[in-house]
Amino acid sequence: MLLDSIRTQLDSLSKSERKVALAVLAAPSSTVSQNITALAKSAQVSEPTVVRFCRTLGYDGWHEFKLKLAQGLALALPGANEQPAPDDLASDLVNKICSRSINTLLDLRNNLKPELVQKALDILSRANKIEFYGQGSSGFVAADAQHKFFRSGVPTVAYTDPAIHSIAAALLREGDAVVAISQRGNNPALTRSAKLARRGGADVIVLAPSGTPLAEIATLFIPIDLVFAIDPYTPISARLAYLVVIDVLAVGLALQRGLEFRKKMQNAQKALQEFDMQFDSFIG
Amino acid sequence: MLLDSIRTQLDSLSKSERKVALAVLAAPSSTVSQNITALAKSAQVSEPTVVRFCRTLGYDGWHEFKLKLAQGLALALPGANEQPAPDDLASDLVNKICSRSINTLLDLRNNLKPELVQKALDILSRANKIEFYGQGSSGFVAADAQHKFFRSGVPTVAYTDPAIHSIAAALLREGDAVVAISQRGNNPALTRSAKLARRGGADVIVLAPSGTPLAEIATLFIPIDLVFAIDPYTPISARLAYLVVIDVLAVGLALQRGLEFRKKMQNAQKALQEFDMQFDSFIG
DNA sequence: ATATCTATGTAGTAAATTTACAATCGCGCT
DNA sequence: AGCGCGATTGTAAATTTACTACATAGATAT
Repeated sequence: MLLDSIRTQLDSLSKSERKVALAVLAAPSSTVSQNITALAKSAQVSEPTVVRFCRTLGYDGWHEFKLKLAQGLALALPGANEQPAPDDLASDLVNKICSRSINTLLDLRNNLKPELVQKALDILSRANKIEFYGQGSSGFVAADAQHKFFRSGVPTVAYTDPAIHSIAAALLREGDAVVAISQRGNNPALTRSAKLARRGGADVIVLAPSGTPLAEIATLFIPIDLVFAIDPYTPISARLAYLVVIDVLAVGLALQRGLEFRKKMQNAQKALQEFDMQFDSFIG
Repeated sequence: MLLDSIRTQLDSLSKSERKVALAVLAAPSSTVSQNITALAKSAQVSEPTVVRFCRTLGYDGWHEFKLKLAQGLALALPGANEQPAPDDLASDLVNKICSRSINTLLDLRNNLKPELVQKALDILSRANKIEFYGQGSSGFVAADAQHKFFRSGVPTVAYTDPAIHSIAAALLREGDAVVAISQRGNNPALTRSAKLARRGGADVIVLAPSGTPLAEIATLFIPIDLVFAIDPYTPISARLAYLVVIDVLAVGLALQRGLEFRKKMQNAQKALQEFDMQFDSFIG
């Protein structure tokens, strides 16, 4: 992207133009919000020099350069470039948390193996019954999964209570499938339920970090390895990765099951809207 | 993204401003390369009207609007907005859904206004009582919020049932705060509850798309403008944005409330781990 | 050492955006 | 229907911003 191109061209620039380049590289995001005067000042050069700099890089002038920089920045991977104003808590927060979440998903995109997804879809599309198990934070993921699958026309169940899902697991048989979700992968109750499910002949798809007890038990293990938050203030962006994986499975299953389900689902959405309308006149 | 936010706000714009909106929607990419005069001409309005249009949308002026539009377009380009086709392999699924989610968050990072976050934090840190309301998909977000805030040492309540939250809202008084979450922004029951809460003197922070009924009622409105899924098969990546915003608020509040809370939270995490251990020996 | 070519800054110019103000339109009220 | 008021839009001036032309300083080579 643009910043890289500046870096490569650094040597071929004149002294003053290099000053401009360095100023831009030092604070790309504030560059886009500044005008040419401010940049000239922070680079300690004159304004025409900034214009010449833009031309040297191949742009028409400051305007075009700034626009392209803004676009590049919108796509840019975080961390490398920006340095948020340290005294501004809110903007710092927004930046850091968004960036971290984005990184998590970039990481997921690079590491999530499609063939595992395909296998999971195969299992799920064959299954008579699908159950999601998860506790704590992963309980929300399980509940979310149930909701998404339901909306995709696939009725499922989600259990978030250890006592309950161990009972449910004991009742499973061949042809059933469990999706066990754990962000730590070492939840003993969940592990136990997964074992029970397998004993009954059910398939167990595990979403968890590698090398964890749960991973061992799985029929199909989908590793989700992300830096786990050490600092308690770190947002739980890992959960986003799980949600996205669930999304992938829900959409994939819906696509695989074909058109009939698509229709079912549209009807469901329609029903919801109609309900809203009625509710409107009822309450409003 | 920005174009969608324009679309949703079309109704609330004045006649001339709507002309501008339509001109922008008709040719977004040429808009970014034009100046205000050209756009004014192609929309058949005067230049100040264009400026006013930008302001109405919440931007400082033409420059900022143009910049954000350029950024939005940059994000929209890289194929991430295509719908996953039925003949897609798993790898395409993974790619597309991840990419789309990433774009959603990139967009969020670009558009979430830190000053609004700061204001929200101010309100929340002053509040005696914090309640989250959300229905349907947003119900999960509300529940998630309650969970995160709880973990940050801030006890809150989440209501996901329309009948319940309207009762709860009626009981609120000055000094209390509600966070109303809606991905459509037009949920009548939620709107009603928000009104009730305000009537009682409580602050209402709204997370919803711009130009929606809920936005009107808010004490503090935090716009979340993202492509809303028309096709039911589109993954609900918009929800990720809401979750991240909640994350920002939870972490921000925890930071703002200071060290004592930080300790509380560490203790909570510790307690959880210890519980896991006990549970381990108990069940395993 | 000087001429020349390049690099940079100064000052002025042109353009574009924004503000202030005036005219117009539409709506409600008597 | 007529009148007044607020909102909406346009006009024209003001201000900010980017760019150009020119001058000067610095470097390089003869």
